[in-house]
Amino acid sequence: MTDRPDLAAMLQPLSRALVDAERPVLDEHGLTMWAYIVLLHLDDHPTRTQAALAESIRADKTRIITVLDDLQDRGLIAREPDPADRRARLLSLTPAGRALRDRTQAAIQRKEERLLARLPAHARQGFLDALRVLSALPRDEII
Amino acid sequence: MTDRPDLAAMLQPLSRALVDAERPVLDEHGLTMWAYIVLLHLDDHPTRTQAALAESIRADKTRIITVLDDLQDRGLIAREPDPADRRARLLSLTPAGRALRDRTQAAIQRKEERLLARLPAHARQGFLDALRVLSALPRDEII
DNA sequence: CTCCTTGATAAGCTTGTGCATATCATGTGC
DNA sequence: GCACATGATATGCACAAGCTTATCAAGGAG
Repeated sequence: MTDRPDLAAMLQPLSRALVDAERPVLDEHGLTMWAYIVLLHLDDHPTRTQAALAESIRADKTRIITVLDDLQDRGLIAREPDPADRRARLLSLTPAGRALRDRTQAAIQRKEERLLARLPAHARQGFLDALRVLSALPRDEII
Repeated sequence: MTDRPDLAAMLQPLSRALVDAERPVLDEHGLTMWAYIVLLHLDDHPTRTQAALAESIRADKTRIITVLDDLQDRGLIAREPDPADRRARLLSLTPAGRALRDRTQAAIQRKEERLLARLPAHARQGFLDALRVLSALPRDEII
């Protein structure tokens, strides 16, 4: 084994610092972290039930409800009963939601690019490739 | 800007999953996450005051006290008044503390290696290089 | 139709943690 | 010597998050 610090010991402080750095951006756009995560996720993955959404973003299914209430009140998401199963609520981004998501993500990624710029090219590329691979792993395959 | 998910959106779940995966290992070794972080940090960075330790591991300086109490009771760290300033407590690992740290870290890194093995070589190297660079940045330079 | 399950929601409990305050011992500047 | 700052410690507040239970609506199996 090569001599290196623990992965988690490097990843955890880094992601904490990153989240801290992004909080002001989210504030400017009127989003909480959970709200932003919901917008991001709904854009990529159509989600049929709120419980499934909660599970896939690792949120508590009861706590996510007020977040969804708020997003819906502000016209950023739509939450309609599934005609096929009226217990479930079909979740989707509204155009306003998608626009806000895009603006917010652009601002966040602009900041992130400044961080990536500090990396040598090979590390930058490898870092992004590694993150993509590892992020795509199902949760129970992380070690 | 290349099209990619947010860094934080990839890093955060990954580091959360990693921490989850490591918790059983820590349990086996009788350490909490905070206790392990303290052991790791004391090994690398001699620390003169508890407040400085708390700051550098981003722990609350009042909350860290019970962690230190416990580590001291178990003979894993020494906490002696600084002869030059008897308000301060010089913190250091005992041999037992270092041994436990080493055993625990070896177990953790064995698991982490299995995760890294899933990455193509260039990504693995770039990932580790990037993490080293980014971890070395002072906190206020993270974006 | 009846029983059981599932989805959304509300409410409460508990834990972790960030933050503020207070106290006591010790140092330092004047 | 005295006022003030600093370090360790205890305590209490507030809030976020995970977990549990209960309720209601709706669906499915027998």
